[in-house]
Amino acid sequence: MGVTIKDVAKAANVSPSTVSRVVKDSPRISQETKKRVRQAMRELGYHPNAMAQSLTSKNTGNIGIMLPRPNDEEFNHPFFPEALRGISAVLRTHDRDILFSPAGNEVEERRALQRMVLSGKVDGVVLLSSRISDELITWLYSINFPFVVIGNPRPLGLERICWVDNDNVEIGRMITQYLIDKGYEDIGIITGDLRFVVNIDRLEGYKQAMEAAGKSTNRAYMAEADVWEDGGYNAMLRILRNGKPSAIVTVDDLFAIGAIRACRDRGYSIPYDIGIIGVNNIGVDQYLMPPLTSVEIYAYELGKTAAELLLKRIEIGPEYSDCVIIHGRLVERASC
Amino acid sequence: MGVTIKDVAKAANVSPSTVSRVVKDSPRISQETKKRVRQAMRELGYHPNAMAQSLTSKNTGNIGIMLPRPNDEEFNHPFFPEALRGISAVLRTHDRDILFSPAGNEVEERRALQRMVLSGKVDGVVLLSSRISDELITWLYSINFPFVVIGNPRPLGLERICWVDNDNVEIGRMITQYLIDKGYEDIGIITGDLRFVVNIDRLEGYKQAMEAAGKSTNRAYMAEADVWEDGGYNAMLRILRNGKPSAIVTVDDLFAIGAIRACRDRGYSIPYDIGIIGVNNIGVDQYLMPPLTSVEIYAYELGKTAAELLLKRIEIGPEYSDCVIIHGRLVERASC
DNA sequence: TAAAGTTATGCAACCGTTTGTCTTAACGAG
DNA sequence: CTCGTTAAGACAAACGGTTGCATAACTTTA
Repeated sequence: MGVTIKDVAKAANVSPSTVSRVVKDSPRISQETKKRVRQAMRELGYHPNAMAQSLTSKNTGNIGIMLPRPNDEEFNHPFFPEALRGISAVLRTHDRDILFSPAGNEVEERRALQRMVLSGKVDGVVLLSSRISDELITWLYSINFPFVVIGNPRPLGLERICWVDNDNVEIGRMITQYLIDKGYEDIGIITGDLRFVVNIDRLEGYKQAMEAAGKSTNRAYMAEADVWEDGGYNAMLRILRNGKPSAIVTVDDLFAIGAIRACRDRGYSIPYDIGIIGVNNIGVDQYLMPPLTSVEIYAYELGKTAAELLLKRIEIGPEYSDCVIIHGRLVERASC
Repeated sequence: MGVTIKDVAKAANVSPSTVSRVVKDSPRISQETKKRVRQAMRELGYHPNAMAQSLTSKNTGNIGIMLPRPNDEEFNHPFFPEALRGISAVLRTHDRDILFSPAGNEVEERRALQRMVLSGKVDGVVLLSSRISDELITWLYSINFPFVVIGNPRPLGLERICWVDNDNVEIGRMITQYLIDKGYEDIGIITGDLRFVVNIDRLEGYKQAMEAAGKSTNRAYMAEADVWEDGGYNAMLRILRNGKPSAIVTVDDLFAIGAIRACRDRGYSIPYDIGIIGVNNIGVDQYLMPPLTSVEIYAYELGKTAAELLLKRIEIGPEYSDCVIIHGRLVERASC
């Protein structure tokens, strides 16, 4: 398929190295020559071979993205595309592409990341959502490879990691407090998989708010949900078998949506019998009945910031690291 | 960062070519030697450099994905991740990665695709959703590059294109007919951007069904919506300014969700005053009030099939082409 | 027992760029 | 007029693999 740098060189009557330097607009080449070479490039339809470039220059222009969960689950959550959108927005202005290695489970995922990194297909990696004591993080850290985490890498004792996250403890506290302020008495919670820091944190915030209000948390009203709507539905059902809380904090709108349906199936009306609050402020929230009160977490910003940190880390080197916290904003609607 | 093929060769006391052949498990190498070389690879932690491999072997292991719209819009539609999931599922079993070039508008998009392809970063491309007379398609076709379209490349007179799509005319007909059978009289339609074949087709199906039922289509009850919920909301409002249809076909659930809210804001109740039907059967449909009647379009299958076609096209060559139609299935719920 | 195959491996050229170093011509200064 | 600079390019050695061909050691076969 190809017109190469040599063809251009021949056509412009210069050496390949000159063409290469023209491509990178090196000051060592005179304006005249540049003009001539560019002309030749245009006429021949020359496009540098990215692989050859990467081979010598040692960078690929690719950023890897990992979704540390069985991908299938994450894909279907609106958070993912929204964060990706933020990442894209930044990468776009830096002419970088996104590389994404499909994996079906944790071990494939680990292998995929290793292949990506060790075979030199990417210059850096963004990890979406961190597990507790995430081994991917420790590995990348140990080989000193540029990466950034969307999510909090706690409790890893690793300084100098780049990450960006919401203050999820604060968010948990905020929504619980909101319910308390509204006068709800028995407040339960539906969390997600507690191996993920985000869920741990939001649960922690819930506990803190409850404690601060002098309320005891009731294990009967706490449930860990499986993925998304159905998970929320089932979790709510389990709670309702134990009694009737007056309100439920859910760590995710998708859980909330399922929970609302469970309540309704059991004959409870929202928000009158049971109040429900979610987190993430996904697109459909305002179209639900009742519209779901939630927390805007700025997934787009999260992605955007992550990309920015990563680019900086790549450019500056291992001595650079930074983390940023993005605060959530309560979006009041009618579900509690 | 690296241990190279030469290091392994030295350690195993063979030539680099032998190591290369061991990596590809060539039958020309004896079992003993293979064992020895593999041992050395393991001890040194060898990983072949993907860029160098691509440079000589002429293939990258990457499949490019293009979202032919301003990305931001497409990203936020549940169709995208679902199709991507199908694509991933196939690619995963073939050790291929997904490359994805962020673009903000049509010209960036075109440039991004060209760069991907001409610089040799991908072995093939999947185009999500086709425009009418899509120039990306004609270009890829003209340079004989492997690609597959999710969507119908009509009316391009190009034989030998690989594509996969729903039968969107049939879907349009089906949902309209369903409304007619339910006894609805004045049926309107909300379509999306009519530069996209999918919208053209669904509209066409609507018209066919109306005509077959001896109903005349009423332009006052037809509107072209901007993106998603808000688009559907505004389109519905426009229609309601012209009168009150008894039911509305929408070409997308997200439009339907917006339309429902618009009806409600104007004091109409669904499905009693106005019936609404959507297409895509997105996750939240069943959680809406009322649950939305829709059409399952099997986005996952669409993605999966597309990936399979593309892989075949890459393997077999330009003489291969195929297309597959995936039929939708009506999912009855309570919105009409 | 010599010619003809096999089998297992090495050699070296090549893939398309990049980049440090060398060359050459022109120029200004002393 | 000579010499040191500088500017603009050419040369060639990488980068890390792949692969067609040559080779050497062993079989077979007649």
